[in-house]
Amino acid sequence: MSHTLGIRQAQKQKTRQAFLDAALELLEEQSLSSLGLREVTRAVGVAPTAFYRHFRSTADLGVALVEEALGSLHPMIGATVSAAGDSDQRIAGAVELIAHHVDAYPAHVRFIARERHGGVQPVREAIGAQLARFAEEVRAELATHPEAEGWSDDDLLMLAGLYVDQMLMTASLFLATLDAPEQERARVADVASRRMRLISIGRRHWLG
Amino acid sequence: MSHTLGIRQAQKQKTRQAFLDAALELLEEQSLSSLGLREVTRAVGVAPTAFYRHFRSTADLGVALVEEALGSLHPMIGATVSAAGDSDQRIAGAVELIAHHVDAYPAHVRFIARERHGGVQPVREAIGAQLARFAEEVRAELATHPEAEGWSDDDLLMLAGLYVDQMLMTASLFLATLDAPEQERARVADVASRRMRLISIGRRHWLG
DNA sequence: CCATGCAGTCAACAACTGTTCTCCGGGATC
DNA sequence: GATCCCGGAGAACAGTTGTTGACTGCATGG
Repeated sequence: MSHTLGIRQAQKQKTRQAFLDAALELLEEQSLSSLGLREVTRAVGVAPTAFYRHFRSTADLGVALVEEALGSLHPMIGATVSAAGDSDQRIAGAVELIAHHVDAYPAHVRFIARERHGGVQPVREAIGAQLARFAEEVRAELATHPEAEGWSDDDLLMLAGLYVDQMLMTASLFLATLDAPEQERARVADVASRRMRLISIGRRHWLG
Repeated sequence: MSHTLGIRQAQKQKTRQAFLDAALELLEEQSLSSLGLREVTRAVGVAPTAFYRHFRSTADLGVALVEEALGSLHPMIGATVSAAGDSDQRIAGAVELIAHHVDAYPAHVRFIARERHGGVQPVREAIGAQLARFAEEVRAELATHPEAEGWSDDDLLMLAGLYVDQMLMTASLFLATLDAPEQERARVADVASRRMRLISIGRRHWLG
């Protein structure tokens, strides 16, 4: 159904993507509220005024980045929750999935972790809304599992939120070990696994 | 023992504190990496060059703010962990303590939540180091409780870190409800309490 | 094939930034 | 009481910032 884009629109999306990529790279060592419009256009190799053809402001750019970054995070969360095997195997698989995602999209993870509590209100709200949607999806997924019998929807949502937050926390810790010895990464993976295990145990004994 | 400060040093500390206060207020709607030197001096009502008499750079100011903000958080964490009563009472008390602290020092909480993953490396590292110290203290406190029997030091530290992160998470959520209806705050307190309860249950069944 | 639309350019604007150097006044020290 | 020390003021520097308006070339739709 997707109509083949004309040369024109294709080029526009291309430079728009260039803006997003350049911004994510610049945001490696600063936060969105200090990201300058000219700074981005310079990195893209385009006139400052071209920015306005794609975004109203840097905050607008930020909201677009939220979709980009959380778009890549979304399938990861789904895969993490619906992993197979017994409890410990599932946890190990989930932690490995997170580590792999951080390797593949470090800038995405960094952006979300940084701007979730960052200084730009619209971006904060966009991230919060999307994460709430993720938690809702996780809740729905958990509800299909047999262990969820007897759980209220509210408690399931609480658990889902705990999982989502824990994933982000873990991802952020992995991020800090990107250029650190392998031993450090193993340590992070170990602690994250034990945290997840404790939550799993709490989940198992929640009722009664 | 403390020698009475001379007029000179007293005045210096006074304006230094004015810098910290002004910075915290400005950081309400932006992040440290976008905080300008002149911006701060303007808020204090002092010449731009006076800044250098107290700090080398804005990153240096940030590190000083870490001590200020975490200094106020420290006793709160201690009180939270060593609260009295049965499990549910302790949890309710802890959540209330957190809510009260957010009311009393919103700017401190905001600063820590924002800059913990923020764009200024030295500040990030300072926060991480202090939080690690907090977790260590919590571990030591937990070790004195009878429920900790049979726990390895490593597992206790894992639990302590989980508590610390959960406190910050909860505090950050309370922060977002500062100018929201009371109902919203109650909702946050409820979810936070249930999270803590799940963790407590996991803790109780961790062994065996 | 021609007219319209639109991504991107260019020049210019006032306002702002961090940093240096020089200077001043008054508390501190002997 | 003379001297030194030092927190702060002032002026000036070269760069940077966001935003404007009028322009150009080219893909598009009639």
